[in-house]
Amino acid sequence: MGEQKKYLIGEFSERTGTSVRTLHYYDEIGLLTPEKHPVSGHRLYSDRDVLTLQKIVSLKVLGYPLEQIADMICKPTFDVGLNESLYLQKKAFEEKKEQIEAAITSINRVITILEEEGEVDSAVLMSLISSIQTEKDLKQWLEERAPKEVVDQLLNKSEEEKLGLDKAYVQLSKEVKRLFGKPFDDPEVQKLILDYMKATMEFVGEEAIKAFQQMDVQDSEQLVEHYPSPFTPEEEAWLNQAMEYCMTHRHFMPPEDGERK
Amino acid sequence: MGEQKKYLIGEFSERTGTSVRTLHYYDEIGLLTPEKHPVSGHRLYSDRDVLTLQKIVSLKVLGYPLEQIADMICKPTFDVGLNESLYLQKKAFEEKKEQIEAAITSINRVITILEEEGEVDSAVLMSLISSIQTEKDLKQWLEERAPKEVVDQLLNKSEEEKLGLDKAYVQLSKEVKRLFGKPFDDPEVQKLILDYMKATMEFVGEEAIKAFQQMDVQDSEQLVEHYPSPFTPEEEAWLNQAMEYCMTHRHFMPPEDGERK
DNA sequence: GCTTGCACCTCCAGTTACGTCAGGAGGTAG
DNA sequence: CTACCTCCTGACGTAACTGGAGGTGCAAGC
Repeated sequence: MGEQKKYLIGEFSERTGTSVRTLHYYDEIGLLTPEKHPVSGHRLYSDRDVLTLQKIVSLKVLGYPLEQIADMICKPTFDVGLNESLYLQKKAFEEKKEQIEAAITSINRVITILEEEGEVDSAVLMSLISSIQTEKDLKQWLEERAPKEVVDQLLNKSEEEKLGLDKAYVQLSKEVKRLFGKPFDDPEVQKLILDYMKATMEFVGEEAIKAFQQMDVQDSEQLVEHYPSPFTPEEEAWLNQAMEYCMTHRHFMPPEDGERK
Repeated sequence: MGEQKKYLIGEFSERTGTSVRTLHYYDEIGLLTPEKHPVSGHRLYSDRDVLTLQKIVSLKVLGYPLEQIADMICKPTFDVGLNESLYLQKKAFEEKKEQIEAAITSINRVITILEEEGEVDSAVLMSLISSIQTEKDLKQWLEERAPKEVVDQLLNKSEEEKLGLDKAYVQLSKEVKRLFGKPFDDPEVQKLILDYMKATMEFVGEEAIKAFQQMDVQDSEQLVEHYPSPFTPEEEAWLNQAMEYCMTHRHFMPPEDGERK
């Protein structure tokens, strides 16, 4: 009557879906220590061990490390005192989830761009990814120092709009890299600069530009650091000079600060 | 003119937000190997290194391991050939996301239960978590061998319904553990059994019960393994005997298979 | 001239939760 | 008798770092 069914490790492993090695490990760290056959030394798992293992895997999915689990499985009940740590686990999971969602968004946009373009400069693609990743931070940063409607206009774009911007961004960067080093009065360079500024205008919008011009220097320096540039310092210098040239020779609407970092 | 600004590791670390230790590590594994000052041995990072590091972190968020990243950063452009691996990364991320979502659901339900009950037997809580975790598997399993409307009725419950079921489940399990060992003709035990069966009926629904009775034995054995029981084998045996007693003495609607495993 | 502090260096070890051998024991089937 | 199966222990490998010990070079303060 008192004979309870015992399982060898292989059987137990199959019943519970936990690998033999994992069971060895749990025994080793004292998390689940089954009886041992006195002569053969084989581990003998009981039905109680099934329950304990269930506890272990359940607590594992809640995000607890094995060391903490070892403390928890002793107690026969759980009480509200646990909620404090549960909230922490939840917060950690939610952060991870956001990261994963950002990663999926990045991947989707990169896939689309690559399909449309075929081949893209790696630095351009990487700066695109960075901007997607930091979009949330950027939004928060902006909300602290710009009017809400400006932020909304800047960041709440539809999917197609975003795709269009991605494409425009890639195209323009490609042009910059193609024309890099040419003289500023080259008509192609002139066109590039005009396109570049037009795209920036369209993207940013008028109110936003005004808002940025009212920011202090420190803030706008921080702003450009949010957008990692896909250009080498040389390309960047060339681009700035070309813009300056263009503006002085065309009397193109001058932003009060010619420098782009 | 050719003098490019170089950064010491501390400065570089602050500019890029990557820890000094990580930069050491990337140097060690040959991922980002800056110039070194010939006498002091200090690492000297250039502006190009900024771009490289940007690539590294961007590829890292896409889920690539550092070893692969090392191969990728050599190439100046990326092309559609990358999409194949990007789809894989995406799928992996989506799986992780689902796991995390299941974990968050579990945590939420556990928090609610603990708040309402104050204290809950750990085995009961753990089996609840297991059932939440395996809900997706269970659904798939059921869809392969039961009519769709049965599955829907069983699993597509509203949030409140789920909460109510959780509570009922906890309450009944508590009762089982409290009354365990008492004689079967005890009025409390009788009431427990009736409640237990009524709750099961309500939860499962009539059609579902009929559907289950038509299943073959193998399948229904697999089914109970999907729901890990929160009871010890002794409690389980007692409960089964109590149910049998109750049915024979009350002529309560008898399921063709008295055993609950 | 000596000490203190700082930023940097290298080398070694530890982390999590296992996976993957290697070598050996005991029992059974052909 | 050998092959095979399941079990054992023990040791090393993994990814992407983090941490600490112990040492160097340099500038400032006493």
